[in-house]
Order: sequence, then structure tokens, then C-alpha cells
Amino acid sequence: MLEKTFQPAEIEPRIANEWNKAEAFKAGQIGSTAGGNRQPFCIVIPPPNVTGSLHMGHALNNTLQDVYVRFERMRGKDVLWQPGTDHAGIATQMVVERQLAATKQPGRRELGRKKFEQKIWEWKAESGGTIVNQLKRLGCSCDWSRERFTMDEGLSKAVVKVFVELHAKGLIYKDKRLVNWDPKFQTAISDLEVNPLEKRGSFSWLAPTATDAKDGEPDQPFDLDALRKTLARDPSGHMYHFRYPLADDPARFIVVATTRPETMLGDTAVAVHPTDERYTTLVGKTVRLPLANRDIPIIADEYSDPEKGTGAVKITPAHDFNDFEVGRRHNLAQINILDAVGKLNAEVPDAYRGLDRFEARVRVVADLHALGLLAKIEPTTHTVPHGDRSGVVIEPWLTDQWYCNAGELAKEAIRAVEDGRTEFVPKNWEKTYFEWMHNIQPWCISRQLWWGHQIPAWYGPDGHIFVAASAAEVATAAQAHYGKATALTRDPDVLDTWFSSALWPFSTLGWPEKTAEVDRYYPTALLVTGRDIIFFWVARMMMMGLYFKQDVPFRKIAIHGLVLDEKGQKMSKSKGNVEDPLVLIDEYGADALRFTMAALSTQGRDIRFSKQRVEGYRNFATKLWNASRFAEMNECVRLKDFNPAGVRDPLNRWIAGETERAVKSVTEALEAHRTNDAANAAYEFVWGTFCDWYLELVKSHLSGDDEALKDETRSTVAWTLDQCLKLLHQFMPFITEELWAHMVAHGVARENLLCLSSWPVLDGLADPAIDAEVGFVVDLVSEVRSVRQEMNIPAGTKVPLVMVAGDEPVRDRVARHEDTIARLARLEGITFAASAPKESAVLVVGDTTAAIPLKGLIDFEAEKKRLEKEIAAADSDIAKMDAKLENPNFMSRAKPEAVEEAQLRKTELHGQVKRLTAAMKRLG
RNA sequence: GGGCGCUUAGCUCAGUGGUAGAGCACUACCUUGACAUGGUAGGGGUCAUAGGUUCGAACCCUAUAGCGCCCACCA
Repeated sequence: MLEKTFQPAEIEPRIANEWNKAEAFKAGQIGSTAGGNRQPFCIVIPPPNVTGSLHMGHALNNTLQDVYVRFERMRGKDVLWQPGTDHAGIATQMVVERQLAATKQPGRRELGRKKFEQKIWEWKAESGGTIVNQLKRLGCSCDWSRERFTMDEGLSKAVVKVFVELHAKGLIYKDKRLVNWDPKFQTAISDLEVNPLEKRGSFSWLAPTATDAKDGEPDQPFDLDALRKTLARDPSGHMYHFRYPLADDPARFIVVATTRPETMLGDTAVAVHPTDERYTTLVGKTVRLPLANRDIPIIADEYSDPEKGTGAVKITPAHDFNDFEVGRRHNLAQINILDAVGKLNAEVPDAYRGLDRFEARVRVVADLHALGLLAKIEPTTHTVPHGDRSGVVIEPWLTDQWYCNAGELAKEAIRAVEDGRTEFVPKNWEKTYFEWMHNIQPWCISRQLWWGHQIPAWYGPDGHIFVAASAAEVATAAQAHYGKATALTRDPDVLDTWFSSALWPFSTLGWPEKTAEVDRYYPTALLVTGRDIIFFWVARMMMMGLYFKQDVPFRKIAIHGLVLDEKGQKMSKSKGNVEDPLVLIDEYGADALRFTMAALSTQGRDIRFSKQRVEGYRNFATKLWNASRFAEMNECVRLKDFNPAGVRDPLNRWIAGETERAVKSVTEALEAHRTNDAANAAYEFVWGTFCDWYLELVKSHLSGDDEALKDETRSTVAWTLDQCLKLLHQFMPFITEELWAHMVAHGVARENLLCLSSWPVLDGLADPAIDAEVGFVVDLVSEVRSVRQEMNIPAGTKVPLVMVAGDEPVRDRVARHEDTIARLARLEGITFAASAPKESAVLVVGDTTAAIPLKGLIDFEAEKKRLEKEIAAADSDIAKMDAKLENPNFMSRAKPEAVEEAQLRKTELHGQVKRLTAAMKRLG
């Protein structure tokens, strides 16, 4: 016997254990009958960071994947949901360093690379399974026996092979150029890992004699303390205007502006626009760079915008991406003034050496002011690049890095989406993808970290670069190159984590080995991922898959949105608006959380998460539980060879047809990747149709004396409930699996777990005549209930119902369902009469009239009002139909179906009004 | 600056050419032999605004306003 209330926490671990024991999610054994001739369906999981723990984004992403995976598994496909985790270079290195510090162990540098790596592996062995266990709690039906990690031996081999091959083809190369440098982690990061944050300062100051000072502007003292305080709080958000004196005439100045004053120490030119007449005579002259006391040229370059500022711009090739290009064009020196942690280096005058970049900012401004060279400071709004992991201001910094020629690889990746080899769902994300791919920049793939795939490159004594898959191969190459055995040094850098992630769809299947899994499951069927990592991950998998497998990594890409809080804000720890999916699972059950995710996720749009929603779906689970309990109490047992097409009772035939419709809706919605429609269709069927109507309707059968009817109804209830469990399983795997096992036939257990049962395919069960008949019953009951409520007839009072002049079919219908109608509408009996009795409430169902004659119970005023309201509503609809039907254009141009429909509707409405008006008259 | 998207019931959102929907919230009644995590019945919307296309527009087109996101730039 089922408990009265569904307790998720009690069943979830047990069900998970059942699945595990049965190895239910293992992909088909290749070549065996188990999976050999079934159509493969593979999804690779977006590997979560091994340091991660389940957040709402994971909950959404993995719920959706599991919905598709369970659906296809039930449809008989050989499903592989390939799980695994990502080594997450920076994040993991950080976590372990923090842990070392917290436990007072020697730090990373003290340990040295080998020992530190060892520590990370130890950490992974101990804590790396967290997120995987959390995914299991969510119910994810991955083939856990195939779990992979991006640093696994096999995957590392793939990484090395890809690097070596792309290098050999010139698609990976080394270059010295500006990178986004993270001074906190002391590594280069890619463009994508930089977040531009908008900053606005508050400090302003205007030099008394500034060239652009307006008349009457009061002199202002320069308040260094205030500036220092402001900048300590937020170093960005101010524009500083400096006067650079001309070398040959120090009394004359050229004014330049910057938001990063300290970079002026690395200036190597001032640029003006070639056509800017204000400066024509100055081009070719030099200015005396203050503080640094270097002479730098005034050059003409189109980069300078006469409209902006003074039209003259300082050029710092080593610390600004645009200036770098200008510098290349004019052969300017590149003076790098920063070290790896963002302190000023030996390239600057003694006074500034060793200063932090922001301290140097204050000092430069103060010193220029002291020299009378500070024209003004104004607050400005500008975006400042910040590291997405470190949160610190990123510096453009000149270093040697490895790059991948993404532009070249992107070409085929663009074509593959253009010609439909891979399809985005919804399609509009293709535009975002193309936009990015057409403007793709060289991908900086090297990172100055210790945790990751070390780059397979070695340097000879003369700097010659050897790239090969192993130290042995490199030694041979060096021998050949130098003519003798030569010691080489390995490049200490590791690869961007996304480099290995890019190979995920084939590396996890065993590539570069020739495995049966690669042959069978690549290209994968579907990728389910958030819109935020289209660039990071999807684009790069497309490039790598097409290059190394000559085929797309996935046929379809289902993009979903982000999970926001109720106010539409991104969830973040600092805002304190994070919901923890595990807490929600504890509170409401995994099924409720999953259903919420599936129901809220609509075609790539962000979703605002609300706990109330989860609560609602927890209630839904309880509803399903209680419906099962009802079935159990009424001994509704399934029959082995039950045939829904063979039932005779109209109610049973009706629910069979409704089930067919529901199955079709859910199937179609899932096929179209519209999980919200699928979830809603299943919800509406189970609660609205099965529980609210069918179970209520057949209670008469179940408590009646007709044993044959009782038996048929019991087995129909059992069968329908089975279909409900199937329709809900991919959303609510735990409760459905539990109920599936529980609803046994006279102690005979199920042959299969629900997750391995077959998806229903129903046809030919729906019958319009039956729908009309049961529809009539439903409408009649609803109408009576409505009248009762509006007449304020107490719920406990039973009333008589008089059917007015029903024709034969109506009499038949009523006779067949008399008990049911009477029970649901709380009637004391149904009789027939030629006309409605006096002093009765009248209701209309289709073309049938019925009356509730209850002298003394009916509130005549209320009844009048009710009828008036109904007539008014019908009249207004008639007017609408008339307007249409009287419009010659509508009649001649509209589709015939539309015309016919309008006419039908009008006739129906007229009949209704007629009957309602008659009822009014009878009231007097 | 370029791109994408949104504006529908109090709230959160579905709905892509033919009778405006759901969940939650709200109101009234109901502890009816599955379920109060429930049942029954209700109230509530000039579908952002202005034009246009169409027999017909929440839906297609144009413009405007507001909001959000992504990319680029920022002297």
C-alpha cells in the first residue's frame, strides 16, 4: 500500500540504486544484439568543471539532456549519454592552492611543478567526484561506466595529436604580440575570458590655465588626497588630459588624453590624423615625453580621430591593442613597462620602479601636475577589461604565446551550419554563431599555468622549436637537426582548457584510437548547451570535429537560456540570490525540480526561476502519487495483453482516445525540442484529463455491480496510468519508476524497469462519436455545477435535473451515463419533460436544454442575471460572426473552412440564445 | 557603433494569420471513501504605441518608446 503522501527523499536513493544495479544506462554493447542493430543516439555532456558543484545552470542543462536521452532510450535507440568532467585549469589550480594555504602546507612555488601536480591529482581523487554525484542525484541517466576526464591518458593523447598535427599544418604557431594578461593569475587569457565592465569615476579637476578652460572657470586646487582616495576605491573611470611639451619649443604643448596615466611612461609617439590641419606643421617634430624624459615623434596616422579629444593621441604600442598596430605601421619601439604581476619594471625611471600599476597611476598624475602638465581630470564612462575568473583588471601585455589560426578552421565550421549539416535549435542562434565565426580572432591557446596539458614543444639551445608527440621523437628530431644529441627544454606552458574541451565529442569516444564507439556514435545526435558557451565551446568543437573527423560533431544543437532569479538578475553569490538545486531537491524532490526546468525552458530564452513553480510541480507529483493510490485501492491491475482498442465502455474508450492524443502531443513536442510544450501536455493530460475527469467519471463503474464493466474499467485505469508514467518518466524519473514497480499485477513484478520500457505508440483509439458523447457528459456536469454555484445551492444539497425534450440520441446518452452525471453534478435524479418546468434554472449544453426545478432554492434575481450575462456573451459573439459573414470580402476571399466555421458557430450561438431567452421568459 | 531578443491577466510566461491561454496569486463554496501538497466555480487582458499589408493581425511589414543580452570600440 502506498503512503498517503509522496516522500521523494525516501525513494530517490533506492531508485537510483535500482538503475545502477541494472546497468540501465549502459550504452549498447557494440556488435551484440543488445545494441548492434538499434539506431545510435549519442549526447556528450558539457563537462562540468571538476571543481564545480551543481548550480541551477547545470540543473537546467542536464535535465534537458536527460529528457531527450530517456525519451530516445524508451523509443528503442541505442543511447549513449557520455559523461565526464573538465580539468578547468585556472579554477582547479586556484582551489588547490587555496587549500594548501588553508592547511598551512607548502605553496605551489615551494612544491615545484611535479609535486604540485601530484597534489592536484590527490585533490581530484578525493573531491573530484562531487559534481558527478550531484548529477546522479538529479537523476541523470549517463553511462557512468564511460566517465571521462579531460586530463585522462586517452584524452591527453588526443590533445597532443591535435596540437602536433595543427602545428605541422601551420595552423598552430608561436607569435609575439599583445595578449590579455591576468596579473593575478599571471597568465594569458583569451578574449572570451575577458569581461568588459562599465566604470564611471567621480573625480574632476580643471587646471586654472588649461588650454581648453572656459572663461570664468574658477581656479581649482589640485586635491591629491581626494584623487588618491577615489582611485583606491576604483582606479578606473577618469579621463586625464596631459600636456606634452614640444622638444624644440617647451612652451608649446600638444594635449593628449588617457584613462590609464601610467602607460604614458611607455609612450613612443603621439599620433594625429594626416588631414588634421591643426597639427600639419607638427608632424615630424618630436615632443619631450615628461617624466620619462624621452623624445618621441609626432606621427600622422589615420587611427587618430580628429573628433575625439584634442585630435592627438598618445601611442603606447606595448600596452594597447590599437597602439600596437599603429606602432607596427610606423616601426615604433615597444616599451613594456609592466612585469607579470602588474608592477612597473626597469623600463621606467627609478622613481616608479616596483610600483603597483594603480599606485603608479596616482604618482604619474601627481608628478605631471607638479610640473604643470596636467590639464584636467574628468569623470568618464568607459568599459574596463576584467578577468572573468580573477576579477582583476586585465593588462594588454607583450609576450610570446601559442596561437591557433581559428580563422582558417572556422571556414568549414561556417559552411557546415550554412548547408545544414549541423542545425541550431532554435535557428536564430545560427546568426550569433555566424557573426562570431566571421570575425573570429587568432585563438591564444597557451596558459602560464601548471595544471593542464603541457604544450608538446621543446626549445633547442639556439631557440629552435621542436614539436612532437613524445620526448623520444623530439630527441630524434633534435639529433637530426643539430647532428648530435642535444639537450632541449620543454615549453612550460599548458593549453587553454577549452582546447581539450574542443575535442570532447570524439576524444571521449576513444579517438585517436580507432574504436567502435567512434564509428558508431560520431557524429553525435544532439548537443544541449547554454547560449553563453556557443563561442567558448560549440564553435571550437565544430572547428576541431570537422578538421579531424571530417564531419560535424553533432547533427543538432539545442540552445537553452540562462537561469535567472525571480527578478531577472543573474544568480551570483555576491548578490545572494543563488538557489541551490541540491537544497531544492531535498525540499521538493528531484522530479519537481526537473519538471520545473523542463516546463520553464522555452526555445533559447532565459528563464526566471521561481520556487513557487517547483512547489506546484511537487504538488503535481503528489497528485500522480494519489491517483496511483486510488488505482491501487480499487484493484486496478494491469493485464498482460490488455488491448485499449478492445474496450467497450464509452468512458474507457474515451480515455484511450485521450491518451492517444496526449502521447502524440508529447512525442511531437519532444521531437521538436519543445520541452515546455511536452511537459505542459503531459501535465494537462495527467491532472486535467485523467485525474479530474476520467477517474471521477469511472468511480460509478468501480463501485457498481456490473463485474464485467468493473473489470474492464480496472484494467483501463491501470493501462492509462502506465501510459501516464511513461509520458512523465523523462521529466520525473524517480516517482514514475517507483510507481511503475509498485503497480504490479497480483504480485507479478514488471519485466522491465520503466526507463527501459518502450515509449507508447498509439493509433486508432480516438473516436469522434465517443468524444462527442463524453464531451456532452462533461459539459453537462460542468454546466450544472456552474449553475449550482451561482445559485448558491449548498454543496450538500442534491437537486433534480430535467432534460428538456431530448431527442433519442440525447436520451440514450443520458441514460447510459445517468449514475455518473448524477454523482458528479450531485443530482437526486434525471427526468425528461417536453418543456422546462416553471421556476427553474435553465442551462444549455450544445443544442440540449436542461432545467433544475427547485422552488425555494433558486435565487430568481441571480438566475436572471446569470442568463442575461450568458445571452450578452453569446450576442457579442454573434455580432462578431455577423460582421464577418456580412462582409463580402470575407465571403469571397477567406478560406472556405473559415467561412464554414463562422457559419457553424453562428448557428450554434443562435440556438443558444434562443434557448436562453426562452428560459428568461419562463422566469417572468 | 554592430547584432539578437523582449514588451500578452496582479506576477512569471506560452501562444506566428481565423472564438485570447497556462501556472502562481486572488474571490466564493467544499474536510464528498485517492489527493486540503486537494476539489468545484469564478473574477481579471483596447496583446507597448502609431501607421501599413490583409476579407481578417497578439501574430506579417515600417516607425517610435521602453527594457534586456551579446559583440566591437572607448583619447
